[in-house]
Amino acid sequence: MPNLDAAFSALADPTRRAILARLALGEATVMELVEPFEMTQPAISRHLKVLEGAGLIVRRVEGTKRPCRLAPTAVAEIDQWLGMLRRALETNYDRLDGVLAAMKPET
Amino acid sequence: MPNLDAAFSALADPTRRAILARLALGEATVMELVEPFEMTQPAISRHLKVLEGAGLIVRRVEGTKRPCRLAPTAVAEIDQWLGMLRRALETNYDRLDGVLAAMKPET
DNA sequence: CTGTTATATAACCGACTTGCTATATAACCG
DNA sequence: CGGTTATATAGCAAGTCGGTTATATAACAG
Repeated sequence: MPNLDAAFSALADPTRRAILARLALGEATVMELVEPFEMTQPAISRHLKVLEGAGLIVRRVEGTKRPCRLAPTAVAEIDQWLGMLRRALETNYDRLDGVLAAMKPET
Repeated sequence: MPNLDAAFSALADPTRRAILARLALGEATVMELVEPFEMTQPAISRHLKVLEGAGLIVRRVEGTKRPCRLAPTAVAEIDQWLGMLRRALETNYDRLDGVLAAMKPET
């Protein structure tokens, strides 16, 4: 049971999604991530902490810098959970006609 | 540009994910959804409002009842966005050896 | 019409979020 | 050593969230 709360709630913020989109292009340091956003460095640092806590990014130490890159674990967890919804939607769609037909006469 | 904020933040709550999991088994009324959770009916009603606003469920009117079922739209939007991360993770994984090799000699 | 059932809404409260500024830490440059 | 650069942390204010209780609405049962 992984931390879906943390993962989904990390993704709920547009700034954090933008950071991830930026990291999808490749590793970046904190200051590189601060630059494109109109936001202070502490704010970005905290967003990164949230993303790291959710398992969406990892950081290494490189002198003074802390380059970040995407981590695969959280995305896999989310995919797995969403799979449940996807399957349900597919089968419900298949059954939809039958379900509706069975319902109307009963009301 | 759909409402990814609403969708992800709706999924960030464990009660709401549990509701969706229940709806994956099939349509349910509000009271049917209240029952398994140790929570008052107004609380569930608000969760449903959030899920509906995020496009994760739809409701019909059936007399006094408002049966809910899963909606496909938000899941599709999320999938699409996550696809970007998935692709990035795949390609980054492919490049990982090269990236690391190129990095070490430079530090 | 009356009472009950299903659901929604309002008002409130404590906890958390997200931005800010100011400051700490720690590595690097000369 | 001292100054600059990269990042983290602390403390604060405004806003949001997620629960509660109390109440409204609206259909249904008799």
